Amino acid sequence: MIGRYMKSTYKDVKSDLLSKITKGEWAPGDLIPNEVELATTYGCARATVNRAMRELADDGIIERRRKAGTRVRMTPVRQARFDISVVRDEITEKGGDYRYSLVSRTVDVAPDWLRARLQLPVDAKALHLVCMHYSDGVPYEHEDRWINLTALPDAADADFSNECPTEWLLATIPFSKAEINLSAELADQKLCDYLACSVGDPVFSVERSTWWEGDAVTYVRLSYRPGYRLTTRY
Amino acid sequence: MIGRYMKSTYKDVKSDLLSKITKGEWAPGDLIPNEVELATTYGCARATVNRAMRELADDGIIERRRKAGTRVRMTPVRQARFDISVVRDEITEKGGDYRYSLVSRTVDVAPDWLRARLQLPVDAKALHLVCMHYSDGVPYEHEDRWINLTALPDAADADFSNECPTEWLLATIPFSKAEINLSAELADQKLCDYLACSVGDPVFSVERSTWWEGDAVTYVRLSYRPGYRLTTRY
DNA sequence: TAGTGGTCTAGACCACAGG
DNA sequence: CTGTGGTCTAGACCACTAT
Repeated sequence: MIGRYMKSTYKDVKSDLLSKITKGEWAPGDLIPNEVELATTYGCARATVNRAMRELADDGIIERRRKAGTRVRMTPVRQARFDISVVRDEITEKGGDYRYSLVSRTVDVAPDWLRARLQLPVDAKALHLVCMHYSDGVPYEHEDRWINLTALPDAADADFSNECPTEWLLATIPFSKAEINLSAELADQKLCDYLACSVGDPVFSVERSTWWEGDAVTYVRLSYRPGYRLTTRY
Repeated sequence: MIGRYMKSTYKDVKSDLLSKITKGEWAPGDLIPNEVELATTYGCARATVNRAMRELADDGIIERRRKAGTRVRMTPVRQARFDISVVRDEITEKGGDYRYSLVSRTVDVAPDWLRARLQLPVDAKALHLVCMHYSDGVPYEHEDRWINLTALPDAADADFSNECPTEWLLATIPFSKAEINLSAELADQKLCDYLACSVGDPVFSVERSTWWEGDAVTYVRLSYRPGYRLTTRY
């Protein structure tokens, strides 16, 4: 047991505080002793307690306010994290054999719904790509992507027949802002042909709009083979 | 511009490093100067640089290894965080009027699939609850929940006719481990009756298994009204 | 205004892993 | 063995905000 005057690391402090909370010693809404008190309790510097509590706050376990002190959150752990990985990695990590295929590539004036979605000017040109990703030869993910050629003219010259646009984009604009939407959709005939499923099958769908340096860069809709699940733990 | 010998906060350092990365000054795989160098560059203490870089590492932007130094990650492992909130909050935050209703409540021997899923002993008793959540009187979410009575005998005495089991559980075992699965499903006749939709509609489904102090506590399957979307940004 | 968390510092020692 | 990040300290000042 960790008691008074025992030197503690920030991890010790963090896990001890957490166990006091999980065990119900401090209930939701309760006020936790302040940093100076805890520092004496745990026999460490205030900065050490601060780091432990800051991380608990980041994790959504506690709420901190100057002067008011630190309280256990009323509604705990509100966030689940999902890794947004590249399809290739997702498949190979599961031990599958990854294959990519470009279905079509056209340059068009951005359709109205896309212009609205990405706030593009009238007549904005966009590169429209349709691709498939296979795991062990079995359809895994259908990718329907639009790239804003005004913001990313280089995309017009890129060869997407061997490289998947996601990976090209990551190499080109590695760190961007994005908005993600998860939903359940129905497979239409066209999608079924690609995913080798039946019309009316439920399809897990991910939509992602991406901005870079304030400009809308790309919109993608990923449709997964029936049975796909996104999993996480906390 | 932030230059040499200007006092910087960890946020200054973090955002300057990040912009060097997003602007391509440092490409994926590149080695970043070490903490001591950056501290002189930014005119701050090493601890300040350390915090900035630690946060960038937590965010999946850079990779740090002792002796080897810090590099920009090859594949930015972006993590999307989704708010797993209580339905009541989710609905009221959108300005809806929340209503809860208990559909059924039975105590049963845990069915085989549940025992397998939660690793329960044979003959484990479970409380089976079916509930509905409405927004402005319109079906919003269907909740099908099992609570392990061996781990949580108190649940047998709880009154779920007015309090939703999620909220009761949060108050009882606030901080627990969970496994979450997101998927797309088809609505069957029974679900349709509850959600007021049509058989064959795609339904966004969340399954969550929860553990507390090593024991499986509850399994829940949430089915959302057609059209539901889970959204996040990064 | 006073109490609390937020941050910075200058220095120290340690842990790990590359060469 | 040595360079790097990981962590801790004791003290300081600042920034909020409840009262």
